[in-house]
Order: sequence, then C-alpha cells, then structure tokens
Amino acid sequence: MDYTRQTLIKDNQSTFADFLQTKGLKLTSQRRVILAQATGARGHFSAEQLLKFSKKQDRTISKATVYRTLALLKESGILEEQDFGDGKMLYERAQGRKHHDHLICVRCGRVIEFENTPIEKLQNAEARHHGFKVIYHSLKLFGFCRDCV
Amino acid sequence: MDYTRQTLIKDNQSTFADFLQTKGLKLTSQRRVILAQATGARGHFSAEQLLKFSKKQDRTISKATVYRTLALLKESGILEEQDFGDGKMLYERAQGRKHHDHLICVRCGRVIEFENTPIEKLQNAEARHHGFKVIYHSLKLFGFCRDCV
DNA sequence: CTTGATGCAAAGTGTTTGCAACTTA
DNA sequence: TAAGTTGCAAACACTTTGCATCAAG
Repeated sequence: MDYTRQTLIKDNQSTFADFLQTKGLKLTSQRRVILAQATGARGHFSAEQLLKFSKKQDRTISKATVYRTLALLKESGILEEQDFGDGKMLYERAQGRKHHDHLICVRCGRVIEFENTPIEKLQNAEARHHGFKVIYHSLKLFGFCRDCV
Repeated sequence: MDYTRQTLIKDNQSTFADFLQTKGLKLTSQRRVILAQATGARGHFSAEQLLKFSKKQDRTISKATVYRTLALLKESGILEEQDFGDGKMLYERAQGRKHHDHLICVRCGRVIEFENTPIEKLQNAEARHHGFKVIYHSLKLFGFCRDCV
C-alpha cells in the first residue's frame, strides 16, 4: 500500500468521524472495521463481500450493521453505489477520486473505468436543451472486453 | 390512435406470433391480451401496472403470466426493460423506435427521452480505445426537470 | 393428444426493520 | 446515563418457480 493510499484512508477516517459527529452519531468499533474494509478494498464490492471481509476482523458483525453503515458511507460521500444490473448493488471508493463511468463485460464481469469530458459536456448541453438540471448521471457500456471478444 | 400507431401494433402482433412460432411456443389468449396492453401503453410501465391493465380485459390473468410474457416480449425485441433505480423494472415499447436515452426527474419522476448521436459516437470511440465491443449501453441523467427546479 | 401454458401459492433474492440488550459520548 | 447502536430474526418488495390443471396446435 503506497503513501497516497494511506493518506486517502486517513482522509476517509476523519471524514467519517466528522460526518458522524456532525450528525450526533457514534463511531463504534463495528463502524471502524467496516470503514477500514470498505476503503481498503480494491475495485467494486457488494454488501455481502463487505460483510465477509468485516467478519474476518470481527466475527460478530452482522449483515444489518453492514447495510446500515453502507448507507452512512454513501451519505458521507466516502463510497458510491453502482448498479451494474446483476441484482445487487456494488460499491466503490468515491472520496478523492474523479467521477468516471464504466464499461462492463457481460461475459466475464470485468469492469473498466473511464473518464470522458467531451461526453459530459454533451450530456449537459442535452439536459440544458430540455430545461433540465442534472445532479448526477450514470453511463454504462455493456459488451465484451478485449479478452472476451 | 393514429394510423402509424395502428400499424406499429400490427407489426408487434405479427412479430410476436412469428417469434412464438419459431420457438415452438403457443399464442394464448393471455399472451394476446398482455401484448395488446403492453404495446398500447404510452410511456413507461411496470409489471404491476401491466397486470392491472391486463386484468381489465381478462380478470383471470395472473402475475406469473405477466412476468413470463414480459420476458418473451423482451426477448422478441418488442419491449425494452429500463431500470430507473426505484426498485422495480419499467418497460417501454422498443420495436420500430430509435434508440434513445433518458433524463429522469428525481422529484416528480418524469422521464424525458432524447437521442444524441455525437454522444454515441464518443462512447464507441471510448470503448474502442479499451478494446471493448459494445453491445448496448445505458445513459441516464438524473436531476430536476423544468417544472421542479 | 402431446406439449406447452396457466394460476396459485410458496420460494427466492437482496435489503430493511422492530426490538431488547448493549455501547458510546 | 441518555441516546444511539447492535445482532437477530422477521418483514419487505419484486420477481421467479413447482406443480396440478388446462388449452393450443
């Protein structure tokens, strides 16, 4: 784990602590474990996977607590929720990362991230044309990745 | 209902009949009713709504049959399934219509459709850059519509 | 008359919630 | 020690499925 990664996790910790304090909520040992696992994970993960990882550190952590903490991590901007259409939500680290969209391989499930400013500009122009104010968007390209074509 | 609409519905009927025949499936009275309601509906509708409409024509039609028929209508290309993130799938007529994307108002739920070729071109270029072959895509812009800003 | 389709209710899936016991601040 | 948090199991919402009966071809 490199320096940047360490720094980001540190940021995540204080962001979450501040978020909880501001809302009069408590930083429990379970929340600490779940935060650590969520921000330490690479790529996209499900609630079920997060539960599994968290249980390795504290076997008493429950599914309910994972879901409740996931909601807080989303609300605080530390995680972002993604729906790739496979019936369950996936999560990824959001804080300190730029917005990006996804290419999803329908065969192997691989997810590739990309940023494309020209597309975003055109999206905004399109929205403006309809008198629409965009808050967030979701662009997913489904198909075959290099290895699955 | 105008001439074009009539023609489209006719197309839907023969498409579905052909589809079923090719697969050795049967065109039942329930399927006829559900097809008619699905292709006659305007805009986006849920399985539950389709069941409600279909029951008006034949009160014995069941939820299970609606879901099973919906799968066939999707497979035959007559309907397209959309997930606007409200916990249930929505459907829209697809046959004979151009591909389009959606603006979704997070306050009133209104859905605006748009076509944007330049965006699609950029998407394909982006995919190509990753050695990715796109089969289909989903672009949704969430925000406030003109009346909800 | 054979094979697929139907309605019903039960099962499934991922997620949320009520509650009594327990921690954090 | 007050107020939020936890684990558990039950509840939820949507969708799917097993099965005996029914109907299309």
